[in-house]
Amino acid sequence: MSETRQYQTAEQRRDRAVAAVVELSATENPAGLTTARIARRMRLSEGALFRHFPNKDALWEAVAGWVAGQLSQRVAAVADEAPDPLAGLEAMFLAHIDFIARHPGVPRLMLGELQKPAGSRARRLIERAMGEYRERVQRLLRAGMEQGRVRADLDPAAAAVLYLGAVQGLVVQSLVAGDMQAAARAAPGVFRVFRNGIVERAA
Amino acid sequence: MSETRQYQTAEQRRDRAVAAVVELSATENPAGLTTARIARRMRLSEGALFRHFPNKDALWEAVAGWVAGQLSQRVAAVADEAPDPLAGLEAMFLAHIDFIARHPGVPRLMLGELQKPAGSRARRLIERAMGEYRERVQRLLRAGMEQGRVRADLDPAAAAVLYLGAVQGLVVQSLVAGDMQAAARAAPGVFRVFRNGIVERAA
DNA sequence: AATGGAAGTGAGTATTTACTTTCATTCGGG
DNA sequence: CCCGAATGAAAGTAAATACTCACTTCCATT
Repeated sequence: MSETRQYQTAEQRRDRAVAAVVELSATENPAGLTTARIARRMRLSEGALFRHFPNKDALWEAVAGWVAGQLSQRVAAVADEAPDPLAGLEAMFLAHIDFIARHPGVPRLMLGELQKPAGSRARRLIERAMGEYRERVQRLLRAGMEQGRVRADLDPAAAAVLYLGAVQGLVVQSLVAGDMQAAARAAPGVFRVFRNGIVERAA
Repeated sequence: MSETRQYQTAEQRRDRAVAAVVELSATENPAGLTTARIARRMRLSEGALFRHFPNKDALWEAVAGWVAGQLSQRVAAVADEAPDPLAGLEAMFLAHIDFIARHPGVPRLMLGELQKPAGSRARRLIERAMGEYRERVQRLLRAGMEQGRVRADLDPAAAAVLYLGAVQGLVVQSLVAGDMQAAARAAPGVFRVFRNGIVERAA
């Protein structure tokens, strides 16, 4: 009879819990988030939260999975439709920064995960996502070299580290400034300097 | 009579406490360090630790001060004796990575501080150190532009972000790999790509 | 040798926090 | 419409942790 259910399904609740964590992380230290705080944000009791996640680690794992999934999905989408490797790198870069600017809690969450002991499932998800990301950057760099648009003497591994560093540099600087929008504004300029470091100088 | 005192002075204890935190942070999440754990590492009772620091925050402040001091000191030393701006940038870069490779807990501590609320004294120390660091990089970049060795169309602010990002990229990649020595090995190659992005191409 | 202050100990304590338990309410299929 | 399962609230628990306190040990100075 009722148009809208009063109870939400378990999956909806899990999604909302992840969203709550991401939102709270925008203004608070994720490491300090308590289950009570997260539940309150969802307008749910603490006990009900534990009905949808067996324990707190499982919640963190869900959060890490969401972050990793969103990032690779968005990044893959723009990279695939770019006309050439350099344009692909730039599109990925801007998409990444745009995603973070929209969800300022994400970098804090990722940096927080990397502090945890190496074996944790949440951490492994983040590690894998970063690895795939770096692979993708290196593939584009090599493709650019084959097309003669990227310097032939480039070390793709080193350049990929610098590329990820460009993202992280923007993020950390904005974290310090407390303004993630600043990252989005500064991103094109930073990418331009990076690009200068890898392009084949016009003959 | 006694060659060595049995009790240490307050200052010695404070220094050793900071060292203990830095050492422990190399293998454990700094956010999870307890006062009991830190005291045990120093072979001291928890009560005695609190005789030298009024509270835990004061200990973190001392740690942040040590990190900030070490970094600016080492970096300033090598930058000042470099023959030209580009050499100075490279020397700073390598000195920074070398310091971190020697104290693998340092990046975790710094990233952890940046998660804390904006007002904390420890965090302000880190913020100031990073600000001075970026200023120094920008000064060198501008000096290089005046000498014609750095591209005239460079945006020094964007390049400084990329420079810091290069450091952070190396650090985060090594944090993921769990091997800070890797950062030291990869550093020269990464700096080379950065350098390509800023040098004036030979006429 | 006596003394007083600095350094140290070890056993608390109040609070926080992840997780549990108990019971009430709501949902959907037969 | 009824019953079992799913969802929820509220109160509780055991463990962890920052910090305190009463008391002891060391040692430089007089």
